[in-house]
Amino acid sequence: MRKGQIEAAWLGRAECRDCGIRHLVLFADLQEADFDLIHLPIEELRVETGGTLYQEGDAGTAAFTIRSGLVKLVQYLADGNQRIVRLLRPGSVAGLEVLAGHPYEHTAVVLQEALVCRLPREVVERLNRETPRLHRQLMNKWSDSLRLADEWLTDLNTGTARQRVARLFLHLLQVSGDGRCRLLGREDVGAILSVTTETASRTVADFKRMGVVTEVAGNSFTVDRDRLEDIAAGE
Amino acid sequence: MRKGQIEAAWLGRAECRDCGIRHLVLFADLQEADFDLIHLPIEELRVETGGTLYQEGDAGTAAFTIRSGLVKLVQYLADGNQRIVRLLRPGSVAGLEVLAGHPYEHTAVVLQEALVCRLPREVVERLNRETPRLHRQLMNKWSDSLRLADEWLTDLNTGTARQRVARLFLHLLQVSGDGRCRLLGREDVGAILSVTTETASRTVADFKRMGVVTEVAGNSFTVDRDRLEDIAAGE
DNA sequence: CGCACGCTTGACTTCTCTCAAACGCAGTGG
DNA sequence: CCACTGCGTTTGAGAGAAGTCAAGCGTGCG
Repeated sequence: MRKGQIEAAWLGRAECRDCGIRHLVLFADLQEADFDLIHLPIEELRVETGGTLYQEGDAGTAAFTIRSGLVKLVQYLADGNQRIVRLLRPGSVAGLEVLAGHPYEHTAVVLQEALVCRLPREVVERLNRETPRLHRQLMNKWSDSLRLADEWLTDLNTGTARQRVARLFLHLLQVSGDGRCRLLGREDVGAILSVTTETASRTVADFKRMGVVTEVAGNSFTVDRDRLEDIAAGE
Repeated sequence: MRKGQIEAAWLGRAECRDCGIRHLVLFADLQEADFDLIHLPIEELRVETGGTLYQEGDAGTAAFTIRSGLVKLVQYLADGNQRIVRLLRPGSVAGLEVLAGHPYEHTAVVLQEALVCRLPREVVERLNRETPRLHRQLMNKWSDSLRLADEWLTDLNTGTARQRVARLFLHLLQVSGDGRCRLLGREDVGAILSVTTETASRTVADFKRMGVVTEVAGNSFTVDRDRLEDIAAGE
């Protein structure tokens, strides 16, 4: 019952004009008058860990801006396994493909409780049609996604399992700059790195024993960045 | 001397109005009047196998439409190895990132002699600013690239080397529908699938011995699609 | 003719997967 | 309060896959 259910709490209608993180979201460049073009409500939602924003294959009616938390985009393989294709952090947009008229290409699952804004497709389309100021930002979001996808491939899918796990830690570190980072369930780690859950677990356990990472709380780590970088590069 | 050199022949100024494959390129929806907005020449080039369109890190001045042939986008890893991130076929656009104001994120190398159109950044930017008919197509190209990137990850980077090679054959088959396909150098195959050159070679050689694929000419194959699909799914 | 380069093959090592079991923690119910 | 249970993590042992290093082929080109 917990899996696949949408566990979203409606927080109210978003006031984009006053958005605290507007500088890094899709609407960054909009000007006062542009907001009058928004004729459908943009809702703000809180989604718990384990909740989903949308399912692969659904006809898309909205994209989502991630305001906080962490969201995984997964695709399911023929053999039933999942593959995590990208992690979305605050500022990213999930479901861009609906703006190109396609159904959702992934299932978006929340890994760390998230605040998101639901952007109805029509709103974005209208803005895109009527104000050029959205173009650049929209292009930036596409470009960001693509760069992330390529990075994912070159960083997290090459080298030994050891190197990949080390690089994943370094990636997660970027999120919360302060030398601490929250890791994911071992199954997710495996689905990101194309290794089995066991290999993921063994490797993380090894890092803990070596003192390269230290678990300060459940799945929360402080890391030895230098040593991780050595391992990431191949010792 | 052969590597890294741009081996391009200038074929003349492209006449986009009369383009034979316009229905599948960026300018698909443009109307008569829109072409007057093109104030810089769009050149058509022929690039030989081994030639490059651009190098990773270069400040981008143009994107390229692939009219024929096959182009690989590669990124070089810290250890000097290359990683092939995408293959571009006719209709794809290389170097979209320059339209978002970024330097090239890959090196674009021609694998099979290609005809390309060079689209100066300013031309695309002006069109994008002044005619909404480009928006949709531009978004489609971004969307295509991203879908391709995700597919790459899930199809060609999961499962055993055997499965990956089989899936690569099936991918290449889509290109030239008629049951025949041209394979790539073994090193490239390896760089696509994240396996070593030797493993790529062994596996292809195996397929040949099993009769799953038949080499009809240098690196040109006819394939047994059904059996390949079985292998791709894991026997 | 011989050299270079890419493909193939072999033998050996190392890594990762597989299958299985044990562990630890949190929530449930007696 | 404590035993029970479910779930994710950890660990082990053995099989199998891929990497490594090295050598041999074959073809095209100078």
